[in-house]
Formats: sequence, structure tokens, C-alpha cells
Amino acid sequence: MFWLFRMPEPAAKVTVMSNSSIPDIVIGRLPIYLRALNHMIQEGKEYTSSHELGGRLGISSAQIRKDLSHFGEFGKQGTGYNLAYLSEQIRHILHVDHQWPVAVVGVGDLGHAIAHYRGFASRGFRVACLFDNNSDVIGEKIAGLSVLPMEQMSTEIQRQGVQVAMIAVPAEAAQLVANQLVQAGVKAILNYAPITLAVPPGVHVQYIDPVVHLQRMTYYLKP
Amino acid sequence: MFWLFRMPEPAAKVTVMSNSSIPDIVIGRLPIYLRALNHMIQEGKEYTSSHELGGRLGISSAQIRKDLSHFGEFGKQGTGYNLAYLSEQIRHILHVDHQWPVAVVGVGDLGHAIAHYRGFASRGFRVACLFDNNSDVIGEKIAGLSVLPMEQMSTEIQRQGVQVAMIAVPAEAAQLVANQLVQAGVKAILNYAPITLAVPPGVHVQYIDPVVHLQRMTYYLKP
DNA sequence: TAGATTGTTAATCGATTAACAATC
DNA sequence: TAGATTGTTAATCGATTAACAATC
Repeated sequence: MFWLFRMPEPAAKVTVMSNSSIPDIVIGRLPIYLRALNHMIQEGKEYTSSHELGGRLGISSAQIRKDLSHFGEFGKQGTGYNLAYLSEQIRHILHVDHQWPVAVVGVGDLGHAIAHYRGFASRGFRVACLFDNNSDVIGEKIAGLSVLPMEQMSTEIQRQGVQVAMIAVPAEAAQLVANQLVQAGVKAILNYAPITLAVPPGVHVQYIDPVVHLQRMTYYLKP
Repeated sequence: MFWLFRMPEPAAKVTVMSNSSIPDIVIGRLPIYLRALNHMIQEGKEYTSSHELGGRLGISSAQIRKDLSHFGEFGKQGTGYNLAYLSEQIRHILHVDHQWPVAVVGVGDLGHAIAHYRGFASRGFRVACLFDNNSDVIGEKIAGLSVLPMEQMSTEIQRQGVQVAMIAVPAEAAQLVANQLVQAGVKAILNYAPITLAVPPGVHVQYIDPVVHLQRMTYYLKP
């Protein structure tokens, strides 16, 4: 991807092309914008402004406009943004304008909750397979899916072309599972185990550890 | 809290006091450091260095040293950091050197998983009460706790002095629940509902929305 | 001692914001 | 037209990093 910058007057002959990628921190805000936009749509609204959106999210309007400007022009002066259009555009940017099949590894309480969660489909994801190493749950049907043994993981992930996985196993097993997922071709891992994973370049990892979030807040509280 | 800065030579007479608070982004990394330090302790290690810690976490050693320097001097030249000591210090800084009672609102699949999670106790938290508005689950015993009706929430939170809560209700109910929690005196909310909450100043909110994390990764993937 | 590593400074790098011409 | 709001620029602000004296 490249960008064309306007040259200062008097116009130089060269055109500066930058392959500089979009900051990850900007990418990280797009899902938040998208969530809020869809929320507004459900409220029956048709348009919003960077000011209104920023007000809801606690983000400056300038930042929202700047973030969006990395990808194109989506608004109209005086009017703001058409919600349906902007939502569609962001879904396209984030590649969630279709459904990604997701593997879930670990079917304890948390894995169950993930498998049953109804909020994935409308936002670009579909739980496609479940794995566990516990023979008590292998074969069990959860949300219409049979829990498969770990031995079948690689085969099944490759068969379905799964690129995205969620790890919901105990911390002790998480790195091993991550290795197996990477081996199977998974490129994005959402890790619920409270441990930082080591993965090769090109594999993306995000973390969910409720305690990290809680500890971040207790710093500001009086015990 | 204030900080003493070394004056340049020749020494000035005044002592500069700064009330500038520590950046929130620094606070946000401390729980990650703490998690890794405790992991190393469990591996039987006794010391680490900023270089080793940074290597594990994908963070520069300079950043780790800078972050810690906001709070004091915890290491020794040539040796590094004593793990038990640094862990204890960070626990103290984050106020997780004792257990915070936590209220959980919403006892669906996710609320069940949270209530059963064994990972809170060692890291400064204890699920102290569960609430729901569904009469099917009210009265049910989960992890030794009876699920209470929403009507008892405020009273119970105040009775136990709960300052920290987790919201695990559907998105439509989350803002209302947040309002009630704030009314009851809660100062920190971990929100699992996929919605940005509006809360008064002084109330802290953190978010866990797996889809936000997934969407952040799919941007980089080829569909 | 020689090697290692801290804590801190200053420079660099990057992100956010204010401001405004353009224009709907 | 008058009012509102975008997209973009340049300035500001803040975070990260490189480098090194101090010292264990």
C-alpha cells in the first residue's frame, strides 16, 4: 500500500511514496469505532459526527478524523458520516466483512462460555471447532460442535482453513498449545491464559487477562 | 507523592517537586511485569535483569528500567533484580498486596466461568458476591456463593465495602448495571459487555471484548 | 579486577491536538 | 446564505530509546 502526498508549492518533480504502515494503535481503535457505530445504527440513527462519536468514546474528534484519514475520506462537510456507510467501510478495512472460522482450544468453563457466546457472528467470527485433551469432554456436543481431541487439531484446522484461534487452557499448557496452533498454520491467537506467549514473526497475539485489567485499576484506588 | 531530582552542578538551592502523575501507560505495564516475575519465581529463578524480562515480554530493557524508575530503585548493578523483592514491591505499588473483594453482576455462562476461576486469589482478588436478575439462577450456589437478586446489590456491596466489580450481563443491560454499581459506591469496573460505558469522573473502567481483539488482528490477515 | 547491569539523561521518535481552509 | 463539519497541516505533547557513568 502506498500514499500520495501533496507537494509544497512550487511543486517538486518527485512524488513521495511512503510505504509506512498505519500505526497499530490506530488499528486498535477501529474496532471500538465500529462497535459504537453499530450501536448508533441500532438506535435508529443515520448520521454521526466525529464530535458525537468522540463524545461517546472519550476520544477527541480530531483523533477520530485523523485515524479515519489514514484510510480514505468517509465523511461530508457539514453533515458528518453516514453510519451504514462508515460501518461498512471499517468492516472492510478490518477484514470482518465476512466470517472468520475460529478454533477454540480448551473447553472448561471459559471455553464453554466462548462456544456459547452469541456475539461473534454479527461481528465477523464463527466458532468452527473445539479442542480439549480431557477425555471427559471429548465427544461432548457444545453449541452444535463436537469437542475433538488435541490429536486432531492440526488436521482439522488445516481442513477448515482456520487462521484464528482462541486459547482457553490453563497457563501451564498455553505455550505448548500455541506452538501446535502455529504449526498448524494459525496466524492470530487470542490468549486467555495468564502468560505471555512466544510466537514466530508474522503470528499475531492478543491477550485477555482479567487480573491485568483489575490490577491496572486498583493502582488508583485506596485500599 | 513527590520526587526529588538531582540538580545540575553547580547545585541550585531549590528542590524541584513534581506532582506530575505517573503515566497510565506505565501503570498498565506493571501487571504484565508482575505476571512475568511471578512466572520466573515459579520456575525457581531468584534473579532477573531488565534485559531478560524484556526479552520474554517483547519490551526493551530500557523501557522496563524507565518504568520502574518512576517508583524507586529496585535493582543492583551487575546483578539485576531480586525476583521476590521486585514482585513484592510491584504488588505494593498496584495495591494488590491484599485481596480486593469483587462483585460479579450477571451469572450466565461467562459469570459462571468468572465465579469458578481459580486465578484471582493469588493475584489480589476474591469474588465476594454474585448478582443476577433471573429468578432461575437467584439463590443458586456457585463456588460457595449464593446468587443474589439485583435488588440486594447496593446493600450488599456497601455491607462488604466492595469497590471493584465485573459486569457480565448482555450489552443492553450493561449501562444500567454500571449506573447502579456507581451509585452503590463501586470505583472500578471491568466490563465484559461489548459497549463503551459512561461513568462519572473518578470511576475507572476497563474493557474485555474478545471481538475487539480479534478484529484488531484480522486487519493484518489475508482473508 | 573484569564483566554485567542498573538508573538516568538527552535525543529521537511517534502520537495527539488545535486550528483552519474547504465545502456541504 | 449561515452554520456545521470534514480532512489536513503544523505545532505540541508525550513516550521510547540509546548511551553511559556509576557501581555491584
